[in-house]
Amino acid sequence: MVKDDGATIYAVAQRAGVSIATVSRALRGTGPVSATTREKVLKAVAELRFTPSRLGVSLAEGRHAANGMVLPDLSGPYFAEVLLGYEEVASELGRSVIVLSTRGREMVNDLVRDLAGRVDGMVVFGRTVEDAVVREIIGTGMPVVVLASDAIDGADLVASENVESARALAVHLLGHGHTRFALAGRDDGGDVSQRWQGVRQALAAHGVEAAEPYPCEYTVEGGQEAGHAILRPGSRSAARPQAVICADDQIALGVILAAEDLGLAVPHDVAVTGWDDIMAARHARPALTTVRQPMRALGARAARALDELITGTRTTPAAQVLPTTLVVRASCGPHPQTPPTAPSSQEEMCRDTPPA
Amino acid sequence: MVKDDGATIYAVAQRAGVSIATVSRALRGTGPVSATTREKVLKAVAELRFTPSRLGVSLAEGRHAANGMVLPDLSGPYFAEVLLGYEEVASELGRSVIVLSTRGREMVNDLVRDLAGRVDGMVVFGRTVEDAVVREIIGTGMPVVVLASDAIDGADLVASENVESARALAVHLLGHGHTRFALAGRDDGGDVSQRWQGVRQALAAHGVEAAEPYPCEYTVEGGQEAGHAILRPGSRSAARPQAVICADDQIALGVILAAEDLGLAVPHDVAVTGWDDIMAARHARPALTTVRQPMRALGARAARALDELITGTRTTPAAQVLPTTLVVRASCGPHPQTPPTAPSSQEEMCRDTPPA
DNA sequence: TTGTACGCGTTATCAA
DNA sequence: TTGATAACGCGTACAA
Repeated sequence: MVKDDGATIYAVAQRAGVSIATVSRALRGTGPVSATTREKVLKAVAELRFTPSRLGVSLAEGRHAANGMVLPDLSGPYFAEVLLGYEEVASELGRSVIVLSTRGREMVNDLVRDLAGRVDGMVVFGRTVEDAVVREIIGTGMPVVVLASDAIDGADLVASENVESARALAVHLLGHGHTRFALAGRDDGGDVSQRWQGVRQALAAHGVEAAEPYPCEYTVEGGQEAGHAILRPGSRSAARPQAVICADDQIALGVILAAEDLGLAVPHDVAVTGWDDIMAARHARPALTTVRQPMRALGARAARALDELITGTRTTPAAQVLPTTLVVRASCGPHPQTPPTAPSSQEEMCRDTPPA
Repeated sequence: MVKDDGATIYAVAQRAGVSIATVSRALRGTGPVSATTREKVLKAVAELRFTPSRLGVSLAEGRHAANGMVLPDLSGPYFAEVLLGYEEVASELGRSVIVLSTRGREMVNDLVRDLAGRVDGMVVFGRTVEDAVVREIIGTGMPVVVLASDAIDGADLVASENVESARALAVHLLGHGHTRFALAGRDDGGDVSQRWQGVRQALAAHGVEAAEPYPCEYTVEGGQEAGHAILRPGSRSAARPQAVICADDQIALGVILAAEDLGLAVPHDVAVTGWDDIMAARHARPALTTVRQPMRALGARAARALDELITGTRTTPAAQVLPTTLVVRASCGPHPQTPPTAPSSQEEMCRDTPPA
C-alpha cells in the first residue's frame, strides 16, 4: 500500500460516481469540470481522506520533485549550513531534499547511483564521489551541480572564492612580520588545494616558503594532532613556525588546543588562522582570524542553479564563484595601530558581526 | 522518463531474448535462472546500462526504502549532529533520508503530508509540527518516532534525559554559593520545559526561586539580547543575578557576549551555563559549563526504532530516554578544591574530552 | 526453468 | 463536459 491513506483515485471516482479522469481533473484543475461534479468529487475526497500517491504521480508525471545532495560529512557546521541554504530554496521550489553523507562509507558509488534514481537532479560536493561516477550520472542526462570543487564537464559549478582570499590572508600575516609559516590540513585536490595555492603564491612573492601542508583531517582532533606535530620543539623544522595557517576553523581550534598543551600562547608565541568562520571561531579565545565563506548562500545558489537545469530554463552549464571575506580577529596577533582595549577595533577587513 | 538510463526492463528482456520476469529474477536472485540465461541477461543489462527504475520498484514492492526527518532548523550544531546519526544508521539499513526543515515556513502541514507520501516512516522533532497533524499521519498507519519531546500516542519516543541533569546542574551552581538565578530560553513546552522544571525543583528545594525564563530564541543573537535584558543594571530585578542558566549553548554564548558588552566578567561577576555541549562550548572562553546530550546517539536510536516499526520487528510503541552528562568547565565559577592552574582539573563530573 | 498477465496509482490523450 | 484507456516501470503469482 506504500502507506498512503489507502484510498486510491478509483475509490474516489466510484464514490463520486465519476471516472478517475474526472477526479484527476477536478483535483488539479487541468481541464473542464462542472461545478456540480467538482462538488461531488471534493466531497468524496474529503470523506475518503484521499491523497494522491506520490509514487503514482511521479510515475505519471515523469519527475520526482526531489533533489539530492551528496556531502562528505554532516559533522561540523560547514556542511550543515550549506545544506540549510539548499533545503530552504529547494523546498521553496517544491522539491524535497534527499541527503547522502558519504563519510567513510563503502559502496559510495552504489549509494549515489541509487540516489540518482530518486531525484530529478543532484548537488555533489567535491571529493565525495569519484569523478567517473559523477560523469556517468551526468551522462544519463541528469542535471548535476558540483559544489566547492573544480568544475566537471557538463555540470554546473558553485564554489566560493579561494585563491584571492588565501592570498589576502597570507599577506595579512606577512604584515605581522611573520616569516616562518606552517600549513595544516590535507590537500584535498579541491577547495583546499586552491587555498594552499593562494597562500603559497603570496608567500613566495615575499620570498617566503611554507613547509608542505600537514595532512590532517578537518576536525578539531585532527588539528590538535597537527598542532602537536608542527609546534613540538624540533619536530618538523629547525625553528618553530610563527604562524599556522589552517585549512578550516576546526583544525585551527585544534591547533590552539595543541599550543595550550605545549605551553605556547596564541597569538603571542604563534599565530593561528582558520577558514569558514563557523560559530566557534567567533567565540574562541583568542577569537579566530579566518575567511568567512557564504555557506548558506552556497547551498541556496546550488539549489537555484539545479532548478534552472531541471526546468530547462538554462541548458548550458555555468559556474559561479561566491566572494569570501577575510575576518581579522585576535588569533593572528595584535594590531598595534588600534588600541587593544577596544575589542571590535581588532577587525580590519570586516567587523565582527555575525554572518548574514 | 524520470531520468534513469532510459533503458527499461523490457528493453533488456528483448535484447536478451527472454521475458521481463526472467530479467527480474536474474537480477534480484529471486527464483531459478539457468546459468546460460543469466549470462545473456547480465550481458544485455551491461550493454544497456540498465538500472531498475526506483519508481517502478517502489510501486511494485509497496515501499519507498526511504525515511523522513522533520526538524525545526538546520542551523547550529545540535540538529545537524542528530541528523548525522540518523542518516548514518538509516543508510546502513538501506534507507534514504529525506529532510524537511520547518524553520519559519508556512504550509508546514502540507509539507509534512507530502513528506509522508515519500517515505515508509518518519522521525519528527518535537514542536515542529502540530500534534494534530502528527496524529493524523500516525492514523494512516505510518510509523512515527517523536524526537526530543513528550510522547505522542501511537508513536515511539526518543529523547534525552532532562529533569535529573537540570537538577544536577542547579545543585552544582548552588554549590558555588549562588542564590540569585536567571533563566534564558523560551519555554517550548517540550525538552526545555523539562529542563526549567528540573532547575526550579532543585532551586526550590534550597529555598531559592528563579525568575520566569526570559523567552529568547535559541540562537547566539537571542542569547545576547536575553543577556542584556537580564544583566543590565536594574533591568528586571533589583539585584543582578549571580548565575544565568541557559536553555542551550548558543544562548549561553550570547549571554557571555552580553556580559562582555556590559563590562561584566564571566564567571567572576556572573556565572553562565549552557546545554548540549556543542563544539563552541568547549572552545569558548570561559569554556562553557553545560549538559552534554548524546546528539548522534539520539539520531541513531531514532533510526533504529523507526526501522523496527517499519519492518514490524516491534509493533507496540516504546520510549527511550538517553542519559546526559554534566560537563563542568570554567563558566560557572572557580572550583577552589583543585588548583586552578591545571585546566583539566576544572572538570568534576566529566573530563573535558571531546564527545564520543 | 521460463513466460504470461496482472497489479501498483497516477496523468493525459482522444473519442464521445 | 465526461469517460475509457494507454502509458509510466517494475515485481510476482500462476501457468506452462
